Amino acid sequence: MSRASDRAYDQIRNMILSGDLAPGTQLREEQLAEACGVSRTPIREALRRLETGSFVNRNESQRSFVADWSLDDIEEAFQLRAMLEAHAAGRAAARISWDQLERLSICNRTIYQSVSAASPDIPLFLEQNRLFHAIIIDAARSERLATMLARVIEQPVVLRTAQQYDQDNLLRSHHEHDELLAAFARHDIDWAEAVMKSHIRRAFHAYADAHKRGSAIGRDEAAA
Amino acid sequence: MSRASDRAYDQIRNMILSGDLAPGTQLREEQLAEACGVSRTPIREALRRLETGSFVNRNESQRSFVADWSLDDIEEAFQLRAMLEAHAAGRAAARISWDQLERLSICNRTIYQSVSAASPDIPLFLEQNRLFHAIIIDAARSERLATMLARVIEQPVVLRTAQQYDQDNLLRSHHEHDELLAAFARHDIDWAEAVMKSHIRRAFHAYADAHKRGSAIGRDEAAA
DNA sequence: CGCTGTTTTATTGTATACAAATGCCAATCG
DNA sequence: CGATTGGCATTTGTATACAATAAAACAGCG
Repeated sequence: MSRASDRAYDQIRNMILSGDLAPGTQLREEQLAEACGVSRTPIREALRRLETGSFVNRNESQRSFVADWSLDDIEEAFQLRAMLEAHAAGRAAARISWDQLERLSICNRTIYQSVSAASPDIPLFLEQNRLFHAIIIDAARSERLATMLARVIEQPVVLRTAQQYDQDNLLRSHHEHDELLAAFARHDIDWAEAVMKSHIRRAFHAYADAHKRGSAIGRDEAAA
Repeated sequence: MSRASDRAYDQIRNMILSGDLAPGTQLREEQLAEACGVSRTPIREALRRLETGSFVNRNESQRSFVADWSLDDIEEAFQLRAMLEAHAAGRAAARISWDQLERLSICNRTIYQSVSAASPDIPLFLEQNRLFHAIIIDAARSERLATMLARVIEQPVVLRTAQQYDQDNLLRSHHEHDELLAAFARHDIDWAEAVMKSHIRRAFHAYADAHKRGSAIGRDEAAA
């Protein structure tokens, strides 16, 4: 994973996520090549990948731009994610192993530790939360579903989401995960699906609320 | 759309669909370049696109192979498609315009003509069926959903599906489309979702049955 | 024999030069 | 004054040479 195109992908993605490249900005291959210290060839590849991940859009004449996300777009993405990830949770409930259950449990205990302190450890929460969902997707045993979900989850807005959570929301996440664990332990497909759907849905509203607060004071959350 | 990489994409895709390139075959860039009469550069781009469309897989060391689809994979793809397309149908039911309804109606009348004759016009059916679903996805007004569905629908197996239908199944398609029209006309979201889900599900079984028949006589459907 | 480390070969990755296309701006005409 | 077109500048697309890496072949050793 030290190929130039991979590094270019990460760099450009980070520039987009950090706001260095604002939504709507045109991305010129040569300019990016210079910025990343590589030739245009790997840049082109990175751009195509960023495109399939919805970080970048291309117009009809092949020019690339940093994707711009309306609140509607964001809700749509969350809706898709809720649907797909609920489906994954259902499959996982039917297939999950004892070992995977154990790992989920440990993971969620760590999550509790990361968010119950006076000053929550957000990076740790993000990492463990990611791991928690990754274990479920793995347990769902569906290659195709996994790649689709990867695309929805990697999307710019979703990535930043947890940054928006207040402590109340972080604790709720922990609790919902616990409920998921219970559903998995009983191999209750419907229950797992329902909990996951509501879990993602709440995450959306947490995001939307924070987004509105951010807009109200006239700055985007990316600037925080 | 006469760029070399687009032509290469189509050519390779056709070779895969026609069976010229059997599942599991390794795809070497240089060899494909020669076959398509272009350089490796556009071939590489075509390969990446084929990869996101699940026509091609890449192993850990970046070698490309024609994707191989087990019956489980196929069911999985249909399941995803059923979920996503039912969602699209629901959105369409809430948003569809009178004009779009009219177009769907005309489209389905053409479908009836194509399949009710003694010898069904399969190419016409395929084209109009595609159009029918495209109008619905358009009416759902969700860019992201559209691109996801495009990937699921374009997949090798799904593409060949209708070839498997016997006349009974083709007529059922027409009838189910009619029911969808009724649901749309009443803007009944749940009804539209349910009909669409069952429509896709039946298509899967039509495919699976034909597949089993095909296997029973020892040849894959691609050879037909 | 089978293993392991090394050399050879095949294949993919990157840089660069050039070709094609697109957009932009200004000059021209109605 | 506005629309249109011609040509220049910018940007993307393709070919090709070379570099890096992974697979395959092989030799030497236990």
